[in-house]
Amino acid sequence: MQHAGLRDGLPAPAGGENLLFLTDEQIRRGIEAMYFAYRAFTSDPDLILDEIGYGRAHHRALHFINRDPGLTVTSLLEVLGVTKQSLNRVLRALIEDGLVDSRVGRRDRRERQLRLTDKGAALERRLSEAQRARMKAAYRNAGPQAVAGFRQVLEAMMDRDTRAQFQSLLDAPTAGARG
Amino acid sequence: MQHAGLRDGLPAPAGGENLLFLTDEQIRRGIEAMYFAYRAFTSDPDLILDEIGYGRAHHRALHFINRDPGLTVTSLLEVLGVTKQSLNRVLRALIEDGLVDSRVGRRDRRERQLRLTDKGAALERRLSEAQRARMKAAYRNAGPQAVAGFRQVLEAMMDRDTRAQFQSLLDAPTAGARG
DNA sequence: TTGGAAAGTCAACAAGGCTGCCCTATCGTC
DNA sequence: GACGATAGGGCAGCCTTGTTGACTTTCCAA
Repeated sequence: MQHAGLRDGLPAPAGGENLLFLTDEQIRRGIEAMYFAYRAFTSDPDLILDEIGYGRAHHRALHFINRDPGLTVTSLLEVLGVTKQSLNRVLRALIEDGLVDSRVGRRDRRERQLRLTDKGAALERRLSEAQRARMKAAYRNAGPQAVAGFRQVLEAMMDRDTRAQFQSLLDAPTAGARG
Repeated sequence: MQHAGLRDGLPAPAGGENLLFLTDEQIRRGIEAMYFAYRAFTSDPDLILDEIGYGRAHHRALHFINRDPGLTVTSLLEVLGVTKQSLNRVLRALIEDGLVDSRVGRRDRRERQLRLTDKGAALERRLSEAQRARMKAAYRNAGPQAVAGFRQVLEAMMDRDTRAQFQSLLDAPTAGARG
């Protein structure tokens, strides 16, 4: 359907701008694409997690701890946007199972600095490789220009605060205030 | 960080192709962007759903029933990719609350054809408007070319079957086998 | 020394996935 | 007309992962 958006009978607006990509129909497709793609996006790691009795929440914790070793529980809470109680359950399992190392902060001994153990890093790698394989295939298939657009739209969709956080992580992946 | 991907010290591959967009670092950012954007994407309708004691599952059912009035329970199950029992709980609530109308199929009386009532359509509109507002803003912000790339990558990320289903819906939104 | 932040714990609850099993109504076919 | 397959509904019980609320312990800093 090359002429999507014409169903409402509106001609292209004056001024030379082609705003057909903003029609309800196009937006609806974007919404559905987002839903279907996200489902696929999580499905590969989910299979692995199922095997070992973990869930997505464990994966997320492993991911962000891996990306930023030594981050505190509070920082992790902020990134994940969940409650302390909810994270705690997951974190406790990971620590008890020897995947995450929680050590008392040097600067502030109330804080816990989180790191992956070798075992945790191995699982994280396994999970993220499954996820990356799909993402990489999609990237390769779509090409660099499409990928740029993909990232642009996703960033524009985030909440202001999240986007700021996300973008700040681009330039300094490991440079938090955590020594 | 314009030079992302150079951290592994690899030069651009020979052959003139610039594959820097396929580095682990770029892929990782795509993964995180997907996570953060999806969270934002669901947050607006979630607020409304919370008010009235519904969840995302109700929203999804309303969305797909609205898009394809008269679809059967089995079709909806296939689109959503959940079990009958899981959907049933949600569907029962929607029918009891007078948002969805379930009538016996004419062609096959075993089937139930699902439609939104006026009340259901009103809620669906309210929910999808909240979601569309964000998506539309992101689209406008990123521009048509970025949106094309966005859709391209999302589609490439889907499972084969889902993508086929998704694409078939483009040309014939209401043309199922359901007379 | 004292207030408050950080971290952790326990309890209870809800949404929404899942499996397993059973039931009815209906359809198509032998 | 009987029988198997299909569509759908319902019940029980499980899990993960989110939530509130209340409480304690630890520890830094004023």
